[in-house]
Amino acid sequence: MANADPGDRVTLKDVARRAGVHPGTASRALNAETRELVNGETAERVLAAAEELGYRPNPIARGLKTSRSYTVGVLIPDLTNPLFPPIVRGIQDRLEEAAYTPLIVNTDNDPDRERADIEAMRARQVDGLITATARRDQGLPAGLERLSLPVVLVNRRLEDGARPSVVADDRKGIGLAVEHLLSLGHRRIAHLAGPQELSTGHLRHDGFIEAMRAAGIDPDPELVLVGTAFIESEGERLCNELLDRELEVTAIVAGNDLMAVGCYDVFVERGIDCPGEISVVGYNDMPFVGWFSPPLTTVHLPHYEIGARAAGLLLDQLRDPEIEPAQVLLEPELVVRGSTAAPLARDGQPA
Amino acid sequence: MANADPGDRVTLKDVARRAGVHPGTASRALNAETRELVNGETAERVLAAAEELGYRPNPIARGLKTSRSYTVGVLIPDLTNPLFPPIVRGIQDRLEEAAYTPLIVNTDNDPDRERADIEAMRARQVDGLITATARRDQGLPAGLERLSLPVVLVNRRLEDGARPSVVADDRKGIGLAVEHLLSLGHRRIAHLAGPQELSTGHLRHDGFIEAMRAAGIDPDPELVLVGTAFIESEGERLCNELLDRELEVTAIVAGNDLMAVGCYDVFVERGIDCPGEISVVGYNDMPFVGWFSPPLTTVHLPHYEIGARAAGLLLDQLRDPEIEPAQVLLEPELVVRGSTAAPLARDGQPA
DNA sequence: TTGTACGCGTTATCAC
DNA sequence: GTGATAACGCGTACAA
Repeated sequence: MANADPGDRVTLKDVARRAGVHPGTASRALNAETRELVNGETAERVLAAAEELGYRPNPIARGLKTSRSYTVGVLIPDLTNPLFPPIVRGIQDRLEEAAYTPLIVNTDNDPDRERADIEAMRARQVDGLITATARRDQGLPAGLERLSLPVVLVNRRLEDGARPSVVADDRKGIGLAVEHLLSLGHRRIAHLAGPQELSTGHLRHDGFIEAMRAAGIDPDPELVLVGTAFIESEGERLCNELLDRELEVTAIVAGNDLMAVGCYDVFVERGIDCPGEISVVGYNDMPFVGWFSPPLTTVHLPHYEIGARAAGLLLDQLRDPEIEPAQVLLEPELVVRGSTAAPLARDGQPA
Repeated sequence: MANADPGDRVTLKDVARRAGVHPGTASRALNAETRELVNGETAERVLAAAEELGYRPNPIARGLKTSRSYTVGVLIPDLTNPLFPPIVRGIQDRLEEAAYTPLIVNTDNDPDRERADIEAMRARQVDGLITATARRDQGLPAGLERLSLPVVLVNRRLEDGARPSVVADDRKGIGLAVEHLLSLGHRRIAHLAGPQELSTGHLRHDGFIEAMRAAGIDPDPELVLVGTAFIESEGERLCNELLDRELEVTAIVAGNDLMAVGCYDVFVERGIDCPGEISVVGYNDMPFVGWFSPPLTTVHLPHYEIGARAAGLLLDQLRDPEIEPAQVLLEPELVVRGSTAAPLARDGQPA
């Protein structure tokens, strides 16, 4: 009832004293797994005392003893990238159910910083790691390979499947985009790819080539441009480069929504009508792209679920370290809005 | 050079042994404040040993001893609200500089959850709290009033200024919006206000009334509608209600960008041209509102800086608990885009 | 069934 | 200037 003054932390010792038992006994009574070891009546008395005093175990002290912190490191490139908040929220919510606390850091895709962050998390005794960083160059973030720490990968997977991972099916997602454009009648379709060092950039690039081939179209290499980052300015640069080649493209599959926005920039500059003269498909379905002018047709990914599943996999692994590393593949979904339409024929009439 | 196997944590004891000193001495040498107490040469030897072994102090153990966790609780309503990522990023970056770690939780504006979160953070021994939750009903989030824990308020302040706070000047921000519309020639200006229990909703409402009066216009009560949440659907509902009254409004000041988007919805439904027939100003300058149709005129807030300053104030307080609680007021900025224009005269011609 | 004693890694307070 | 020792809060062998 009457809670203790929140100012003074109440410790196990206090509870024990109030219950008239030894701190060791109190510890056993308070811990669910060891509660059977103690007399039911005594246990009740301890629990009551804890309740009355508003006792909360000190995770720091506990962690020191058990070398578990009930803490999970979350590495993301940048929280202000609209991609990540829903993922992180999924992680947070799922972890919270299990009484774990996420420690979130931004790596800005800087390998040194990533390394330092991992060091710091290890120092903080995290029980596991969720990493949404996605460089392809090395197998795992530096310093993680030899580590026995449970790790879940988000947005990428290892070739040997040695670690659990959650990814959206990018190959399929891009396939959806390509098929949509094909069904509208487009044939000269360009791809503005993201950086190939990132697994997402790479996969989408491959997926594009594959989808085109599957439709019996040999993709024109001139129509595939590769950018250095998944950002608006790269989309703009690539789009300009593409249009300068005057290759009669009628549609663009952008590496992500941001790059699609870069295309919008170019269209405005050059007075090109979208989707009248050219169609664009984005990727990710960032918040509010439905409000763009024109509303962006894009591929939706279940970001929240990606995060939640990743957290789930980590919890599984924490529960049973010997568990087989699951590889989760989530389904993308095409969202048709206003940036795609049938191509015009040469004379300016619908083909 | 040759780092230790990351699998085995290297402790202070290891460093001491390698340097041929006692752990206590090693501790003193490693800690900047106590380093003077130890022979320069010895200190160097310890530092070198630490470097060679890749020693990282264990914050858990340190925290147990110092009863500080180097951890800060961050309470926000919802990370997926585009308002918060930049704020959180500012907090993270500033805290990281000082080797503090933020613990971020989403309260969803639920008082019970908020209470539980604060409890959990206290259990985790956070050294301080940054709260971006903004209900006006009580002075501080429940359970915080009597707490001696350092707290910094974001997006709101206490009437007595008893706690440090960082807020943007909402009164001024709304003033900017109103003045902009007035200067375009609008007189019949409506305000779609956010919930008045939130300090931001309240302040903007007051700011609107004030700015209108300052221009010599007594605001028509019929033109001021109050919503129950800062969300799109409320903007839509209020806008419909407003237009149903047929009051010849020519401009709307929305409580935030989301509510402005709700207005866009209504305009599309009713076939109303914005900004031709009606102008709208948002608030916050969320990412990508410049890409909306029409690009949204809105009031920009320095979100990142808000977060960074809040973290800075907390660090100040941590350093010196007796410090005067600073009240930081940050400047908003009007961003004129395409959703505002001069009003039409009754005959459909520019007035 | 319960109490005792020790240790987790670190820092603070003593002596020396 | 440095070493020894205790203590932070908790969990857990071990003894009783």
